[in-house]
Amino acid sequence: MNETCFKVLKKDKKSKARLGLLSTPHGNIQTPSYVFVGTYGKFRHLTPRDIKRTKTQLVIANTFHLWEEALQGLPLQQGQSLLIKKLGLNIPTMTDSGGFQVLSLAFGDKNKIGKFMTKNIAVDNRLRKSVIHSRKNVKITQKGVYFNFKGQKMFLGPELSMKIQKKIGADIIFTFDHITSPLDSFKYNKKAVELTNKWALRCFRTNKNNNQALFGIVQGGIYKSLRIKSAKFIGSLPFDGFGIGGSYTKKQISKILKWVIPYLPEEKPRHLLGVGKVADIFEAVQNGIDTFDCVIPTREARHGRLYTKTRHIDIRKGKYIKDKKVIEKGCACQTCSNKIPRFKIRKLLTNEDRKQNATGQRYCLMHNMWFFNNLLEEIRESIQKDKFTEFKKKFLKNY
RNA sequence: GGGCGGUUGGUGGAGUAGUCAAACACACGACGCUGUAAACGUCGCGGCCGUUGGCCUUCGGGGGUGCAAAUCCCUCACCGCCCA
Repeated sequence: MNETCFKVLKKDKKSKARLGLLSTPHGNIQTPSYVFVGTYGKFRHLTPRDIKRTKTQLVIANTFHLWEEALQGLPLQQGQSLLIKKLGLNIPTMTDSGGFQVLSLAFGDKNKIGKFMTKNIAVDNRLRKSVIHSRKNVKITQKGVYFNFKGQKMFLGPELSMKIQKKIGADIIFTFDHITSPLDSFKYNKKAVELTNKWALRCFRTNKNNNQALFGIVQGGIYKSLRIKSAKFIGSLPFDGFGIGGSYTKKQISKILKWVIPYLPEEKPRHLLGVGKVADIFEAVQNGIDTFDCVIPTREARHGRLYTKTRHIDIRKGKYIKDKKVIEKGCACQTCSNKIPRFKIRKLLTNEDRKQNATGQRYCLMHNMWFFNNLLEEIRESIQKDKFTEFKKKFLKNY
C-alpha cells in the first residue's frame, strides 16, 4: 500500500531495546531515533542546511497548526509535499493528528495544566475538581471535538484530521485520538479510550487508499486495564505503526510502556508521543520504543538550556559572562566545532536585538539537536554491541 | 565669581507634604518548560523575622519648619549646563 516499512535489525538480550530501520519514501531512519518537533514545518532560526548538520533523521509537524495552509492547497512541485516544501529539506516526516491540541489549547491552557501532572493541582482537591469541571469549554462527541480557540468556534475530528494530514503529506501520519488530562477519572478515561478506538477505525478507513503510513494511537491514561484494552484493540488493527500517547506523571511512563508494548506487533514501529527528557529516553528505548518526539531540545535551546553529557547548563546565567569555553569540550556540533564560546552565546541570547538573539538561538538549537541525535547514535551503538544496559547505567550515573 | 538644573535601589527612572520601601523598565538571582498559542513563563531583588504576615532602616550630608518631609526652607558636598 505504501512505501514505508520497518525492519527490526537486532534485539537487545537484557531488555526490550531494539535496533531498527524505518524506511520511508524520503529516506531511512535508524532507530531508536529522536524526532524533532517542527510544528509549523520549520525550525525557527535554522536553515535547511543547519538542520541537516544536526543529523536529524525525522521531523514531526502538526495538523492543527498547518491546518489552514494545508487546505489552501498551495501549488507544489510534482511529488513534493507541503511539509517538504516548508522544511526545504527532503527528509522523512510525520504529522501529529491535532488531538493533543484539544488538551493543550482548548482545555489545558485555560486550566494551567499540561500533559504532565503538576503537584499543586494533584494535591489540591478543590482546584482539581474545578479543573475537571471546566472542560465544558470543549465538547467532545462521536463526530469529533468542538472547542474554542482565540474566540473562534472550531471543530476537529478523525476524518478532517486525516484530510488535513493528507494535504500536508508527511510520510507517517497519526490517528486522531482523545487524550485525557492527568486528573481525569477512570470512568472518563474509559470513555476516552472507547472513543479513541472508534476514531482510530474511522481514520483507518479514511486513509485506505492513501499512500501515507498511518500509526494508531494507544490511550488509557494511567489505568492498567484501559491501557491493555486500548493496546489490544489498536494493536490488532493493521496499522503501519503505533503511537503511545497520554498524560501521566513522570514515573508512570515506563510502567505504562510495560503494560502496553506486549500487545503491539513486534515487527511494527512504536512511537512514544511527546516524551523525551534524557532519563525518559533511556526508559523508552529500554521498553522497546523505536521513535519519540519531544519539544524539549528545541524549546529549551531557545530558552537557553544547553545539554552536555554530564548536566545541562543555563547559558543565560551571569556566571557565563566571561566563560570562554565551548558549550561542551569535544562536542562535534556546529556550534562547538566552530568554537563559539559560552560568553558569546550568552551575549547573543540575552541581546534584545532580534537578529542577534536569533543567532544566539541558532547556536543553541544546533547544539541541542546535535546532542540528542548523538545520544541516540550512542544508544544505537550500545544496542549493536549488546551493551545498552551498561551504557544506560553509565550515562545516567554521570549525568 | 554669578545663574539655573539635578543628586531616589545594582542601573535607568517614577514619585514633589500623609494611602511610599519606592511605579515601570533593565540587570542580576532562583525555578520551570515533555505529541510547541512557548526567542517563553513564574518568583525574588534595602535589612531582619515566627515570611499568604510583621518589624526596622532609608530617598547625597547636616540643620530647620510642620501633627506629618524623598517632597517645603537653610546650608555643605558633588555633578551638569549657561554667563563672566
